[in-house]
Amino acid sequence: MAEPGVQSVERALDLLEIMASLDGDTGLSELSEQSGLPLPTIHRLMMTLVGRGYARRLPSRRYALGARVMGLGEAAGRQLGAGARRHLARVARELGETANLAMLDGEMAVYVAQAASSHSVRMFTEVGRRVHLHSTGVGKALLGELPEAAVRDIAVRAGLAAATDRTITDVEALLAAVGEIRERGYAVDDGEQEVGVRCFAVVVPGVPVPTALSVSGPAARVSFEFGERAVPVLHEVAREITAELSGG
Amino acid sequence: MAEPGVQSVERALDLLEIMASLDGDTGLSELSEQSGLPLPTIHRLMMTLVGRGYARRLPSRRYALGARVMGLGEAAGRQLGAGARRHLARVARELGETANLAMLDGEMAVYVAQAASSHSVRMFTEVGRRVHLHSTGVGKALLGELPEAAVRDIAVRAGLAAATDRTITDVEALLAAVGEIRERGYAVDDGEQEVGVRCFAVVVPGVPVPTALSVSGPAARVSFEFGERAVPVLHEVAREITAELSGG
DNA sequence: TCGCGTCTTCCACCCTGTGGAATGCTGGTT
DNA sequence: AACCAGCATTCCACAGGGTGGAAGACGCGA
Repeated sequence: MAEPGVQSVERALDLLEIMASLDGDTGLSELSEQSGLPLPTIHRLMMTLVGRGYARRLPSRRYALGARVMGLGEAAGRQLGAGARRHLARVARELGETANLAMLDGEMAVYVAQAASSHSVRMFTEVGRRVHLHSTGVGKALLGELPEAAVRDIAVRAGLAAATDRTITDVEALLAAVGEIRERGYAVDDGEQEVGVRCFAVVVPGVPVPTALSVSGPAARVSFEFGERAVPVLHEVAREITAELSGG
Repeated sequence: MAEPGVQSVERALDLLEIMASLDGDTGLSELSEQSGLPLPTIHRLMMTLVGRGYARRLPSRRYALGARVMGLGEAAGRQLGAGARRHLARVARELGETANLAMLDGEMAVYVAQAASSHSVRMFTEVGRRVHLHSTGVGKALLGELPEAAVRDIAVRAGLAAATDRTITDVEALLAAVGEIRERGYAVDDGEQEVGVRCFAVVVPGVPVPTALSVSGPAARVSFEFGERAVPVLHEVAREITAELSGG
């Protein structure tokens, strides 16, 4: 490891992430406790973030993430999605169901692009949304990219909350499932995140940040026979996306 | 003024903003030129950002915003919605109808917060739901914030699907309506998204991401006389929300 | 009014970030 | 293949910027 890393920048990012994870307003001393930094240091860093619009100072003298973070987030989404969009559109067109691209973000997955199916009655996911790794197709595919120890670690840190009654909630079962996914080359989410929604997902190989591609839709249409047709398409498009993200 | 500001943090934020504004991949020396910083310094800062997932390093050795920025952005969106809630509650209380806050998200609008009316028989929208811009009050208000070319572009890309038989489905008609909205300072959705539902919407001024505030309800209660009472309230609360999102 | 917890300011130390110069790449050209 | 730009990366000595303990101000509840 031995990352060099500019100390004060890392600390500022820590603070932003703490604010994001607490997901509400945060007191100065609460930040201190979470980050292990002394109060004056945090105060100074927060002044900087507030001055730039990355944090807001509420009338209660507590802090929350600022509007500018959203602007950045949106720009990031455009950049990540821009190159991938036409590939997703191809998946959606060829298979007739919604295509998603997600990236590993800490211990969750974040959707970076989506192409809606032709008969999209409703959006199942939204770009920018973060979902758990153990209960989604893209999440499980991403876990297949990580060493077993990392999977265990994430399971402990993030927990294995049951989104539906089919969600995997046991660490050993999760590891077994992930092993199978790795061998087989694709992941299935069979109503584990949302009742009645099935999803097939594959990894986008050879990109610096673990990334996964999926198709999902109502189980009635997204059958296992559908999966047999979908998986090769996903693999092919995943390779194309690899080329796209690498080319610039 | 004379903000102190932690130098290296400010510089790192500069780099993120430059990457966002160039909206594509960026070379190291391009960053140098834009920021006025020497190359080694940028290199070090970028290593830190990449290490943390806030920037990606493409194989071409160029840089783009990373996935983690999106995650933060989404958290910020939730928090901003939370801050706005009490203002929405005030609108709902004073006007007795459901209040919504929506933000521009690509070529659609996404609801980030809602306060239900007292006699809410039913939820008309859900937080997180994405709706078309041409057929909703908030959507048309948001379009008023964009240059005409962008409106045209969205109309082409997203299409002008008819949600009801009152929906605007013609580009020129949409542009005319948007122009009127811009002049008048508020938008009306008169059963264009859902039959029997009327909605008045205004823009929340001076926030980084285009944002709109609305009240909506059954046309029987949400009459045009109601609108005359509602619009000033919306404008006032919109200004309060601006303050809330900006500084507190 | 008082007291306590939280936030803010101060300042001297010194660690951390800085950036000029030198070296190592890469991919385009003859 | 060999060469040569034009970038990117590493190095390192200097010192300016960041740090955090301590002290002071503030706000809130009693």
